[in-house]
Amino acid sequence: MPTSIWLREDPPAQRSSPLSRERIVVAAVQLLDQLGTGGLTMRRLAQALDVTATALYWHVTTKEDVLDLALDQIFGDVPLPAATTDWRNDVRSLIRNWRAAMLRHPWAPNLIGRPMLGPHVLARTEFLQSALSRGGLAELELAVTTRLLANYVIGAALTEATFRQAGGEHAQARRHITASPTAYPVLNASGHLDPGRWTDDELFERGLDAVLATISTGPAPLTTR
Amino acid sequence: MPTSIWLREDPPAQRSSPLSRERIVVAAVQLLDQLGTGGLTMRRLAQALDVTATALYWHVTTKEDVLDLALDQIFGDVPLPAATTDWRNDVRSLIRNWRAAMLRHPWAPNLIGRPMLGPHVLARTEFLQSALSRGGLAELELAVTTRLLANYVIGAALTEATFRQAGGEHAQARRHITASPTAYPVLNASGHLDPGRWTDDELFERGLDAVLATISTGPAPLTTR
DNA sequence: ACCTGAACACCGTTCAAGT
DNA sequence: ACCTGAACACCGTTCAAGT
Repeated sequence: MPTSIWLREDPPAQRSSPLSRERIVVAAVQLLDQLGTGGLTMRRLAQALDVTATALYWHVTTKEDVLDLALDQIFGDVPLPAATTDWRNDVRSLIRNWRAAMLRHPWAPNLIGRPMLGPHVLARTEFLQSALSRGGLAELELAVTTRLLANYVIGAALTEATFRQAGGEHAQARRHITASPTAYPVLNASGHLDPGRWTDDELFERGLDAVLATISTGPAPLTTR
Repeated sequence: MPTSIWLREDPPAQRSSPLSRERIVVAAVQLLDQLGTGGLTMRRLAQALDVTATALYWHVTTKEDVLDLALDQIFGDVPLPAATTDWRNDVRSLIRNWRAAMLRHPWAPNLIGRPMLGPHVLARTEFLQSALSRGGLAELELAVTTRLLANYVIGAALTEATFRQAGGEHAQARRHITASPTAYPVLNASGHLDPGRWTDDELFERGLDAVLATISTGPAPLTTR
């Protein structure tokens, strides 16, 4: 009995489109969203693209390369706000949606051990410095404020994403605190790590307010120490 | 010829001391310092302790466990500053040596995808909130300022450690900027990423000044938005 | 109680070979 | 130019077995 009849020649596998750097990055982000940092594997990435793992290395030099690209990518997905005449508000919008972009991909802050120097990130920095210089900042003041704001968002996104991923560890630490009132008097009084007390959004916005209030308009220098 | 004579029974291998959680953590930090995040392997860690890789699992449940312990450990190595009557200066000292602790172990910021809730970190937070409350902060204000400062150090340490590790990528991004004066007019004018312009220490200290200046002493609320 | 040895199911990456 | 297959040198972790 010739079995060849039953061997349906499946339509030539329809390798949907040719492999490309861009398709790889998109698939990588998708995989990271689903499985987290530990879930991204060259083999799994290849599988998602219907290709051998080794094929990826034609388009990409290394796995680190993929991670760099994925990290920059998520900032490309969130458009820059439109610049207005209110520079202070421009700064606020940018910083807000910067944080939002990272929290939408909770693996992103974890990856920020890698230099954030991709074009999308640079475009954001350009926007930020442009708004700040419209606010009258220049030279050292400009550099300091840029770093302050950038470090604040990065730190905030990292902290918040971490807390969201960590399951019971949060609550466990809280119990550790309440169990040792002598070691942590102030933390107990202030309700540190008490989840119901304040929201992340609230704390972030108020902190941003404080930083923005810092910025002296006009020629006055930063407070000297 | 009896060879047994020549088989010097080497002194019983002197497994220097019994294996323990603590010894594991110390060895882990050492390995991380030498080889970076990617260099820490359960097998290598075991080898450094003169033990089989599988032996580690008696004292530790998982590799993640080791990483958590190592991260908290480095904050135990840097003592808390002595509290003085100048609360503002106490805050400054704490934040400064917090950053220093992380920069001394450049792999640390990379690991801060893990929740920083170890006892050493909590002790630092207690110190911080204590100083701030002596400065008159409470409730929301206290929570906001705590987060603001913590996120700032974390972001700063992460950014700086990253830049130090990244070899040519820094310079490469700088060239990308200078090559596109139309896309990055402000970044070019401000000399962004120009290494010689300002030092990390300088930028960090001035940013800290700005944040500290934010803190209203007395009953006055934070600037409302 | 503490450690070893062998084994399992993975990794990232290289390289010759195919088309 | 682009992709496959086989192979190399690793991983983290489990589990029975030794002492």
